[in-house]
Amino acid sequence: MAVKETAGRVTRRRVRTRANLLGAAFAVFAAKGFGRVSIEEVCEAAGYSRGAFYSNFDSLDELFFALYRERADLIAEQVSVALALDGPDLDVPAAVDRVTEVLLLDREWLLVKTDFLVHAARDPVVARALLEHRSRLRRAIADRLARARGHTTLPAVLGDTDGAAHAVVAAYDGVTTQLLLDRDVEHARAWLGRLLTALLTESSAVSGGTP
Amino acid sequence: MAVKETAGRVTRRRVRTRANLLGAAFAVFAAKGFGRVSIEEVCEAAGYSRGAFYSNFDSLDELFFALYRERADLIAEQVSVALALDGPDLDVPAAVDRVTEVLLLDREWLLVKTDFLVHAARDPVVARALLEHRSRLRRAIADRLARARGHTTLPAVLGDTDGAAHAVVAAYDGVTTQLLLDRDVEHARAWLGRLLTALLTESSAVSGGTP
DNA sequence: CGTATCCGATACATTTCCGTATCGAGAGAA
DNA sequence: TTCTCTCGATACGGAAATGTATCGGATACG
Repeated sequence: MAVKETAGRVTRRRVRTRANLLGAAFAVFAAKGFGRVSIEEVCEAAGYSRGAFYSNFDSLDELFFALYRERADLIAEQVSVALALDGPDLDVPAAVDRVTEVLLLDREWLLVKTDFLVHAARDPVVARALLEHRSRLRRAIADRLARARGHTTLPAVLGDTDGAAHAVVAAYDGVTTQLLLDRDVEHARAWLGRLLTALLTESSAVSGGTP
Repeated sequence: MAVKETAGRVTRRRVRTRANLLGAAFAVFAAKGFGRVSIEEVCEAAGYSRGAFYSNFDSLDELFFALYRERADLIAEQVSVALALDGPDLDVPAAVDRVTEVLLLDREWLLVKTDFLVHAARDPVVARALLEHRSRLRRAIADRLARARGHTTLPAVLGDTDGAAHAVVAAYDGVTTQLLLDRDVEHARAWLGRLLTALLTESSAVSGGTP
């Protein structure tokens, strides 16, 4: 059992080891993809032996899951902060910029996240976890949009703010896919901005030309 | 060398074997994910021994690549047909329905495609191939949109028809991601329709309520 | 129908990875 | 500091997958 039920000594060293393993695993997963990584590789990257691994986790899947959870929570937190930043008025481009900074800038995270998606798509239990995470993000976005209502009007096609949030996430996912392939972050940011503008504003408040 | 340069005898049996291997591999990849599949599994599923595999392919990667190429071409073809179907007028909902039928209905294909994306995201050569495929689809869409110009006006934010096609693909990718997780095809189709409506029509030609 | 060639099955050697059992060193409590 | 318990390194057995080499039967072609 990796997750000790017994509240025995909490050993500071153990915490560090576990964190190191998770950190190294993140890098290795990002570099080679979850499916192509062995336990030994993770251990080597972290500077531990397999004994350490099995003392902390039951399987690579478990580690992967823990890793995702950790980072996802971090991201969700950062997104919430980025959304809450400006006042009651919603400065769409600015907010998009801030959120983008968190969501699109870390290519390693995008890679791991997509690996996790592939994993979740085949395992309903994992899928549930990922859906909940996405739902949390959507909620944060919907709240922000609701708070800005009256200042901006949303297109009716999308329904309520919740629907709009759904659309925002979809746009984000779409842009992410392209970004994973062409590795052009600036392009991705520009496109995300444009898509969100098209989706969230009633009609045309055109700004940029074709880049 | 799996791809024989020598134009020696073409052997009918070989063609069948190769096709069987590819077919079985598709099912196995869809079920377990590329990263979790061994050569032996593919052979067993196809009813061949490993000798047959190595006689036809050099590695699992090569088979995967060939498999993707084959199916992607098929899909691209079907999409083109679906887009070209109605007359010079573009019936957006109908076209979306037809294309959706091809693109969202086959869950196995979505799974394999996403596996391939994960693969491509880490290998520039593979990425190039995928980008070209996507570019072909975009072109088909852009052409269709251009052909319908004058009947429908596009929002200026997206730029030309090429930009609009880009947006369509992004919406499709976004909806796909969600679909992989919740497995709700109807929901996905509805959302794709709504997103495309929001993206492609100047403002509001509202149709449905909140489902 | 005969035959040269091709194809895929079988057997084998090798590598890689896994999971466990054991034990010494190191951390924490008194 | 000393003692106790935990943690992680090492060693071992075994399973699984890989790649190659060889061989008998199938296949195309005259």
